[in-house]
Amino acid sequence: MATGRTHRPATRSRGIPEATVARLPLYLRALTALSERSVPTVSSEELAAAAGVNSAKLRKDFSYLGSYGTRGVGYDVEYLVYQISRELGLTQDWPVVIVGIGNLGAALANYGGFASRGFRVAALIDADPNMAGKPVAGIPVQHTDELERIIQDNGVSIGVIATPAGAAQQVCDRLVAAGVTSILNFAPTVLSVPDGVDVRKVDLSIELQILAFHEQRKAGEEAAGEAAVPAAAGRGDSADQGPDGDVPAVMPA
Amino acid sequence: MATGRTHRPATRSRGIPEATVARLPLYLRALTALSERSVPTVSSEELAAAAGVNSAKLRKDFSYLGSYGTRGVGYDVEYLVYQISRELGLTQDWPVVIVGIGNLGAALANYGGFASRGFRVAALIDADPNMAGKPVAGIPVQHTDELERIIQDNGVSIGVIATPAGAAQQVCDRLVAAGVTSILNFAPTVLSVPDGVDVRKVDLSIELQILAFHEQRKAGEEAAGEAAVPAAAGRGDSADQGPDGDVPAVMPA
DNA sequence: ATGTCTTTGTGAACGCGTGCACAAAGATGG
DNA sequence: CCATCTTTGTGCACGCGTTCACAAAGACAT
Repeated sequence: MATGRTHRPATRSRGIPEATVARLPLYLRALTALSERSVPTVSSEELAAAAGVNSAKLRKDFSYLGSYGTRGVGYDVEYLVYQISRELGLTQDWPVVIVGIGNLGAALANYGGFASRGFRVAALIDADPNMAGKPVAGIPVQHTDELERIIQDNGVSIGVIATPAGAAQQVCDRLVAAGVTSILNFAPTVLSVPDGVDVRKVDLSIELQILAFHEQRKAGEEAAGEAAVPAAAGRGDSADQGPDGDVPAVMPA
Repeated sequence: MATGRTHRPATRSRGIPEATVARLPLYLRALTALSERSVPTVSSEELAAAAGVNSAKLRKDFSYLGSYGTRGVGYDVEYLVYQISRELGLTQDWPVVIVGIGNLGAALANYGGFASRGFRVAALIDADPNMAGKPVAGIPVQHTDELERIIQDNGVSIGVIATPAGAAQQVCDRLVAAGVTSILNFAPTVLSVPDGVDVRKVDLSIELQILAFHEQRKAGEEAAGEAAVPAAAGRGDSADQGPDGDVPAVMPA
């Protein structure tokens, strides 16, 4: 029985909608690209196009952060990059540990997108003793026994789980016990965590299954179309990326 | 779903909400686990717990598929596995190509979750001539030049892009031109595709940034709490974990 | 058969997110 | 300074998704 803690503080001051938060990194990426091209200002229309969203949505998103635009002109690129970075907490350094250095874990360790934005891979951890000491992406893998010490020594609050499904919950428990409060889970399992811990999951298999569903629907529609409806071309409902689109492939668990 | 084709008697499946579709793979996984343990039936409450969702939501989700439960008893596991598999299109074989066999591409090729559910890696494609012929996950890598032929020969309709950001749009265009209508994009770019093509994206960097946001919020709240708020009873409002619902607002400017 | 007990299926209310449309704000030119 | 033009910021309406709460449906015991 779920305790009805419908206790909403409702301190309406600075509540940024979750959907908006999920889009901020998108805007930030587009803005960074503009910044590198030394573009001084950008309109909501242009930036929205670059980020693949609706301009009204973008303006509303920014309105939650404050009024950083100039009417008749647009937004100052550099200033906006700074504001969004700050809002997302990217002006500080986030040490991250990756647990489970298999194919995926190694790929994550090598992934450039981590270091590029305030995230620093503080340690790689694996349960296989044979992996210990081996360098992956220039960082020596450490054994699971060291997990708690590593977390505490480095003040790690974000953990990435890339272990097999069977080990994920156990690893998760240890991470949480050691002080981690945010987890990015690549293992195909539902993790259960105490209140106050944030979990996001990325599941490749699920993404493919969702695609398969739409693919099947398209095929069925097409077949039905050939029998009854003329030319399905440009059907408005074919679930492309834009419309409902920004379902970010990841669900809070 | 922009077009309001509210007029379609349709036995079913015409209007399965996107949010429901995204949860079906989750249910399927939980059901498969039960099936392996030879559990004959399961209640909405139990299954919901296993899948990490609310039981009312689960029942409503299933109601879109039809009435497959028995009141007073629950759902027949095997039957439900079949129905969901069919709905998701997993009873057929989906050939998939992976383009970009770097660290991530190789990890995807080795990922077991693909083959396990009706997905078959039909080919691995990379632009590097040195990779050509090299086996990855037991499959020889082929050169990008072969892309169109491979797609057509194998009747591939689902493509996975794991290239660097710079190459993604070009690869995407070629995939689409060759007949691919569903794309899973791991490159950190917004892909633009014609109507009728489905794109889902998985972006590791974005996920981390979202976690960082919440992490920062937690830290700020905690600090503010120590300074002003008189210790709430056991901490009523910290974070979430459950449905993406909780967004306790409170942000220091 | 009848009553009781369990669990489903769903009507209805609610809240969040989206998109429209427009007034306000500021730039720019005369 | 005034007029005009561009673009932001947002009030509002709408639709989707979630949750509650309960009647209907079936199992099971007597």
